[in-house]
Parts: sequence; C-alpha cells; structure tokens
Amino acid sequence: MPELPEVQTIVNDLEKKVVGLTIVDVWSDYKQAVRPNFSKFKKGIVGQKIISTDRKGKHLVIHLDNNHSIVIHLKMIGHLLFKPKKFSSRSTEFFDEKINGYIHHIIYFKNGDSLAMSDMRKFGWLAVVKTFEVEEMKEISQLGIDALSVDLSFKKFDELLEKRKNGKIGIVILDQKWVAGIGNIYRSEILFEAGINSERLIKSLNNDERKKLYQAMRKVLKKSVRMRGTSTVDYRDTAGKKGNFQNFLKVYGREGEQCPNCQGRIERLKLSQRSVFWCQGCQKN
DNA sequence: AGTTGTGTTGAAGA
DNA sequence: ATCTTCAACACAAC
Repeated sequence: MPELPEVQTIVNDLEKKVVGLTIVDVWSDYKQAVRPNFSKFKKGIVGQKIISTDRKGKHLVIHLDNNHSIVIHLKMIGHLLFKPKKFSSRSTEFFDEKINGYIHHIIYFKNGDSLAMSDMRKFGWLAVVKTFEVEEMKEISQLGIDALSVDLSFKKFDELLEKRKNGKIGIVILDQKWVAGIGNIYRSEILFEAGINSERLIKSLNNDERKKLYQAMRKVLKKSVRMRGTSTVDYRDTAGKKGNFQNFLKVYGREGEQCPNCQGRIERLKLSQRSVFWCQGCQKN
C-alpha cells in the first residue's frame, strides 16, 4: 500500500523521469476515477510541460507550466509505471507481473515516453486543478503536518499528542488529519519500534514514551524511504519493481512468528477494522 | 461456490 | 462531538 515512503519514492522517481516532458495525450478506460471529468482533465493537461513534482501526505502532485497541477491518490494498490520510448518488454519485470497489468490510465509524452497507472481495485483517482487550488482541495487542506516534515519537532509532536490525549495511539497515528503519511504497515512498525502498545491511551504516555514514539516514527519512515518502500503483494515503483523495506519489517504480517527482540510471539489484533501486529513482550500495556 | 480478508478515505449512521 | 460501520472495487484464499 502506498504510504508516505512509497509515495515519496514515486515522487523522487518522477522528478528524475518526467520533469521537462510535454504531455500530448491521455487515455483512460475508467473515466469515473478522473476529476473533475475526463474531458476537462484532458483539456487541462494536454500540451503542457511538467515542471516539478511534490507529495502531500499520500497524494502525488505533478505541477504543469500552465498553472495547473495533477493530483493523484493511489489508495491501496494503485501504482505508476513509467515506460520509456525505447522500452523493451524483456528488459524489465514491467509486464511480467500481473499486478502491473491493471492499467486504467495513461499519460503520453511528446518524446514517446508514457506514464501509466495500474490499479487493480480501481480505488485510486486523478484530478487536475489550478496549482493555487491544490492546497484548497478538501483532501489536501484537511491533512495534518507531514510525518517527515522538518517543521515537526518533538515539541510540536508532543503538542499534537496532547490535543488527542483521550484517543488510543494506534488509532490516532493512522489519522491523516492529525499527522499525514502513516498507513497500516507503518503503524505497526512504528509502535513496535517505540515499544508502545497500540491500545494505550495517549494521555497515559509519559515523556520518555512520547519521545521514543517520535523518534521511531522518523526512524522507520526514513529508513523505508531509503529502502524505496515496502512491497508486500502490491506496491511497485515507476519501473515496476519492488521496494526493499519488506525485508526489514519486524512485526507487520508476521503473526505467529518470533519477535526479533524478545523471541516472544507476534500477535495480531483489529483496531479500527484493520490489523495491528505487535509483540506481547516488547509492547506491554 | 459463496464468504471473508485485504486497506485508504470519506460519508453516513449511531 | 466522536466513534463505528460501510462503500468504492477486485481478487486470493478458504
């Protein structure tokens, strides 16, 4: 699932691959995912050059030179595949995997390159908006501070925790309106790294625990960005390749296995309808 | 073969 | 207000 590290990896790739390219056409076989509608989307982007890319929480933003921007949310399993003009189907795993074959949207560039969006479950969406309106979109304007923002000091993080003191940390940490970027995989990994149980009420966390949580959040997310994100079954980068962080997951998806720290059994529970993986020994209540 | 689990987000319901 | 459930969708595993 594209969470902060996966979306950041995609943005970093796009910055290298598509900035400077001019859009000449766009295709979709699932136009209801395109906002405000397909013809306005097409009109807004065709003929324009890409000038920069950005990330807002789990949203990708592609800025064009007509003061418009493309905003994309990949939701659970959407991913972008950059296909160079000189692409050879034998030279990469691009088409080898089924997960890369659910292509519903394609942007074509003047030089023959293209950028496709594969999205088996068709939850993802693309929008074109005026650049100054990106921040005003309701999906973007509601986002809390980015989990990796340089402006998110421990002091600020602690203040944010205090605002949600009556909540459970495992639920609040997933709330994009509180802090943006953390999804279900990193929730489990961050809480394990911090040694904190997901069901703890925030008001019960002492200063030492809050600091550990802050440091774990930064550490885990940054390491995953370096590793190009987590590919369980679905996430792929713009070359159609897997990230590497799945090899470093300590608890996520490991129910019944031994904890790497204390050799205890890794447990699983449901919190707000989603699985949390945790170690009874390392994350006591 | 029908049911369930998978997960992000927002909306609807309580 | 704040929490829970559901819907959007497709597919694998049972």
